[in-house]
Amino acid sequence: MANVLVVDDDPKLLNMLRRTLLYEGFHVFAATNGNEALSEVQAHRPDVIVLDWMMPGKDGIAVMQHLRDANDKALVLMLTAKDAVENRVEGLESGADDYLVKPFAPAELVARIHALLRRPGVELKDEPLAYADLSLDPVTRETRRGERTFELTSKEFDLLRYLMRHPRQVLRREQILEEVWGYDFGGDDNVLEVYIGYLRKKTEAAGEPRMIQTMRGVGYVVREE
Amino acid sequence: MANVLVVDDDPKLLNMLRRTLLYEGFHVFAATNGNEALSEVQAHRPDVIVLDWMMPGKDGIAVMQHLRDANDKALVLMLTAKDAVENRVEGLESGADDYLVKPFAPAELVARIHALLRRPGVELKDEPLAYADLSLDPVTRETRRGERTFELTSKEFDLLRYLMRHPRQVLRREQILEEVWGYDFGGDDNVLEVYIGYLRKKTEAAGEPRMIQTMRGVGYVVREE
DNA sequence: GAAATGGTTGAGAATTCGCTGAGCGATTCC
DNA sequence: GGAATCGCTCAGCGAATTCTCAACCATTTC
Repeated sequence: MANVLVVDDDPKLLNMLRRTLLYEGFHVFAATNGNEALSEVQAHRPDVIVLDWMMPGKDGIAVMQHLRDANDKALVLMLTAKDAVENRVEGLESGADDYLVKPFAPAELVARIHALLRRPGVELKDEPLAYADLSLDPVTRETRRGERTFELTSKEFDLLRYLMRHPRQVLRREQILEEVWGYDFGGDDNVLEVYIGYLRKKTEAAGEPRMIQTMRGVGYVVREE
Repeated sequence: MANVLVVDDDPKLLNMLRRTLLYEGFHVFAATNGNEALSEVQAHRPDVIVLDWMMPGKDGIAVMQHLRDANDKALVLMLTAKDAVENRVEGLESGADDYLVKPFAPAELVARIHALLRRPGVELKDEPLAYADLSLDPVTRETRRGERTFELTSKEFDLLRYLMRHPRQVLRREQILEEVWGYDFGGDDNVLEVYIGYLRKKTEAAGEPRMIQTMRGVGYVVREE
């Protein structure tokens, strides 16, 4: 299911939207301001961004322009308090894909998101991933190191896919746990380490150099050394 | 494999596209202008039409409108030289299913075509399906493994047909249930497993190697191992 | 250089997942 | 009407997977 990022400075509304979308089966992330939004985009690569127009600091337009400059393909659904035509025009010109005027019914939002995802050309992100001689195809679930293919279990696959979606980017432990395991509690749990171990064993089975590097005290990265 | 018609007035580009798509295993037809395109459509009933926007005489839009008037269900992928927003909008409104801006990488075109074909509701014409020594003819309902033919019940047939329409592609359990049984609830139901069992029994009755592989925690694939 | 912190590893327990055989009701065929 | 076929449910087994735990390294801090 699609990843959706919701951005609004009103925590109440934000929480309501989050729950609605979660209930609909989306993978939901949230942010309360523009900068937070951009870092969430970095971290989770959402397919759809529900973006409030008016926010203190970096507003919706600014966030969107930033995204378009970075050539991010996420679909943007703008939320605006007033129905002013000039806003609408300005918004669409700056690259929003759809519009919703507050107040709106949650069901309306859900319908609009589904409509966006149904648009031609919209593909949930499952393109083959590759970095150096490591590659992974989400469609066939084939994983290979150079010429050698290897098998992964489902958790291992999810983890490697997440890592490879962000090559050369250091991912924090909590970030990975949140994304792959869906939780985040600070418990003394070492599942992640164990699974990194599994992946290394399989990706280096023929004596290849290490691709999953440890960033002590922080997390892990996929990177050639 | 799908029939693809490529239409472009530049013979060089046309030839390049033809080869790329042939190499990908598509059945390819070509036309250099609008009228030729329409007669190719008549002759070969393509599943996908790659259509240049700008052509002397009958241009892409005209061809497409003609098709839509004739209620042709072919998927149309428009090629356009400029990224102009108004073009994009006009094109989508007149019924194109996807867009590609020139210049593009051949791999991009291939990916887009695959994406179109993967859309829900898109069904290739009833061509015989084959993968390795497994084959299935939707018209005669004949199924065979090498020289040996075998019988399937109607549900079994539907399931195998669906699997074989997406060879090497891992299909998730829910996807299969949705497509073949028409439902999707998360109930603890094991019809699918049972039917996979039936299919395996029949496709491997003479001791042939397994063709329907289990992807634990995900679903199934038709693939040689 | 000892202690503390953080990461790696192996063993195995707990859990989940998929496969199979038995069987039940509905429909079709004889 | 009885037999065969079909689509399906269910329970139990076995195996793959996920996770926990504890011992063991490695690096940093004091």
